[in-house]
Amino acid sequence: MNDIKVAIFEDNKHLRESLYYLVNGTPGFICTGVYPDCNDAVFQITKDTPDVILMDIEMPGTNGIQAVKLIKAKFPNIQVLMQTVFHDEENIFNAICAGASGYILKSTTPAEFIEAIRNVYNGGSPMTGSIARKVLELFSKNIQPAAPSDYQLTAKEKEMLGFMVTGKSFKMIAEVAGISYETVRTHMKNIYAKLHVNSNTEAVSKVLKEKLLSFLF
Amino acid sequence: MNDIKVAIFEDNKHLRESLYYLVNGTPGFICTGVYPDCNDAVFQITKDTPDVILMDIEMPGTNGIQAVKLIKAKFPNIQVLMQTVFHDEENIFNAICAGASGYILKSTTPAEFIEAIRNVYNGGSPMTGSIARKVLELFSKNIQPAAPSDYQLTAKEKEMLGFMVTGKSFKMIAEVAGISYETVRTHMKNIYAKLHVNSNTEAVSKVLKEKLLSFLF
DNA sequence: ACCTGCATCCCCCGATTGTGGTATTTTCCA
DNA sequence: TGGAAAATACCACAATCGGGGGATGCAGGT
Repeated sequence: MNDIKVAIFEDNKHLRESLYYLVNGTPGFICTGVYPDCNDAVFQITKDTPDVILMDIEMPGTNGIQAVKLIKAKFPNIQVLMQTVFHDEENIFNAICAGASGYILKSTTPAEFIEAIRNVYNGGSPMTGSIARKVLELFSKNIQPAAPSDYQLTAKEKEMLGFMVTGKSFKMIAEVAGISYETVRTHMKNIYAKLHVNSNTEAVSKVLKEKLLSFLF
Repeated sequence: MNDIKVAIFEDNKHLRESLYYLVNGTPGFICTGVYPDCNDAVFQITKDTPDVILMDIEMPGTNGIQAVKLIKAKFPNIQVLMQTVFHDEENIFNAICAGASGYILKSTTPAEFIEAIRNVYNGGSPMTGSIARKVLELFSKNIQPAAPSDYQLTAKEKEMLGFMVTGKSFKMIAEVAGISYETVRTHMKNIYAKLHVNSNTEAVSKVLKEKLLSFLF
């Protein structure tokens, strides 16, 4: 079996060199190149012909995500492992769309790091549980767009929610609905129980994501 | 911090007992119940009130996937970790659609096992790289062009909004984002100004209606 | 007549949010 | 290298929300 060839794109000098020594110091792996930016990524990859690319998501010049797009367009068989900081959801999403295969945190231990490279080389998509959760949530929404979920909301409760998603406070709802503030609160309490939520934002979010109020669309 | 309460559904007697002793023998974990089938799962869960459920996918009687559907419908906050012997794609996808949060193999080591329970309890979705890859592939097929309108929100502000639409309080956001409560409040103030809103529900509503956060869709 | 679900209203109290400030450090770009 | 933008953090005070009660009236069905 040949060594797994790895190219590294990472702007932080210290981390870049650490990774270089880690990869080259591990039997079965060889680092074909380390680069502080990906302005010439395609050229360098043509030269290096790596199997796996380690790509920092945030870099000066061409950013990691743009680079992944270019790379995957030209070398669809190269596996790209993104390195990211915690909870950068938007970037993770964009990286997925760009064609990256794995996502690891910069805080990953050396052993896990090597294992992630091996995993992505073998066709897996290593990622942390927290990132996987985000992906699953997106996934299940796209798969079942029209959830037949019904929460047994009464007409009045739906009316309350309708006002809620316009950003009205309980007090404002009471005025426009012509009922007392306390009644609005009672309705909201019942709604929260039925929707299994415990805040106004969560309720609004659920209503919009699951399209619980047909009249809103 | 309280112990993580775990319920186990597993038809294999030997494995079931091994898991029981593993969970109960680990500090910070307590097994509230072990069951050889899930014919009365909802009743048992009502009684046990576990935080995490370990569910074998293949079982006599009600199978694991049907059980997950019932459980998640009634207890959406309980995290379900599926177990199986094989990388059975079909079952994995069905389980995910049913609402399971993580997916592990029975060949998992005890240490990884405990770690997976902890991970799923903390809101992650532990899974192997190969499973993650399948999910990503399906996901990348359903991508849509991102929305154009933008309010000059910074990355951090988008991150805050992302947490906001999940219903998190400022305090919770501060924890998961690793910044102080007051900083979260400062970000929110800036967000409100940029979006021209003046409440959390209005902000969430605007984000969802105008699809301001691409990673949410 | 009784029960159940729904809508209505009220109280209390602690937690959270909205709004107005100020201020330091980090990052990035001209 | 200086300045702008962003991220960080804190204070104070009023307003609102969340969760826990309890209570009344009204309609519909048994």
